[in-house]
Amino acid sequence: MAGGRVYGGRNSSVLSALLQNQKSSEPLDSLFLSGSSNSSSSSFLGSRSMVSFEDVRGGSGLNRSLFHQYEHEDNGEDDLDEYPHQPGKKRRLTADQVRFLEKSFDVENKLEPERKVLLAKDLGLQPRQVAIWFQNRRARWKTKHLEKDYEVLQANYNNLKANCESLSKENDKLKAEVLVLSDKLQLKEKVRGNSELSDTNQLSQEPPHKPIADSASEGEVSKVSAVASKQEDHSSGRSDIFDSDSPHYTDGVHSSLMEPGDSSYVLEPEQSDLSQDEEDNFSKSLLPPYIFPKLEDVDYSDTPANSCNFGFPVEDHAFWSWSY
DNA sequence: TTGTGTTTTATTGCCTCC
DNA sequence: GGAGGCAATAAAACACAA
Repeated sequence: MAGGRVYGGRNSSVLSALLQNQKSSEPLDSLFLSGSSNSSSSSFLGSRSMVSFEDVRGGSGLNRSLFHQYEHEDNGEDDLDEYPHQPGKKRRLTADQVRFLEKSFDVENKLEPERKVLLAKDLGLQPRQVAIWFQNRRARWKTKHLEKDYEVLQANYNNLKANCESLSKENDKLKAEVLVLSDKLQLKEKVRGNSELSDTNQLSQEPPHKPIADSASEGEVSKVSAVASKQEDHSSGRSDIFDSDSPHYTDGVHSSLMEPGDSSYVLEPEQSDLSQDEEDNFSKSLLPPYIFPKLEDVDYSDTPANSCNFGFPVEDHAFWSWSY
């Protein structure tokens, strides 16, 4: 062993006793019998989880020496010296040895020293080989486990993404509805403004509040829609075209009474105590773009297709790293 | 047969625990 | 300080297509 480690130095007296009690005709039974080991470890799961080498061999009647790469007799000599390591030569374990080790691993993936020695003795391997096999097996198990975890996470992610996309579509639909409704509202305001203007020309002392039409005709809606689409040609959501048509256009100075953060901002304009000009300004600033930003106003440059990537680059799904 | 990719066995160095 | 675990890695063994 080039590593300079000393293996098997612990519990040597216990191991000797175990080795002396371990007859070759009793393959590994003592490994799995509850209470058969003086180890207090709870990892020995009792007879129900026992695995015997005979079981693994399937009662095929194969000669036991078949499983001993380094055939040796239980003659009391130093076991470690009986497994000469041949540097530069690696030997694969036989299928039966691997099968048995697998079963043992299923029972308990950690290897107590006693178990290691007994396994090694019964399989005709060096304890060190058994330890290495368990170590590598644990590494493989961990890798597999990580892959499974990753698959689960990816499935969850895809699920969430799909949900988010459908919600995003629904959101777009609702935004379009809001746009149509706001068009209607603006049309109402315009109709009311025109009637007020003519009334003012006729009766200058007329009170400002007038009843407005309950609904706009289809033609009016389409007309307003055309205006609205005109509005969208402007980078600003506030249309000077629309305002300049209004008789109460106030040189582009908009009311600052209502702030976007004000929750009452879009509520109940008809019950407002504002003056007519204030009301007009209110109407002009109704549903400003920062409440319902247009899709083209939203910067998705780093969020392809939609905003459902949860802040992560799409190609960066493998960023998750897990430690166990 | 040979080149190449994958799997398995083994080593090394570092870390933690007792 | 010794024993053992783990990550990283080397290298032999194996699988397989060309």
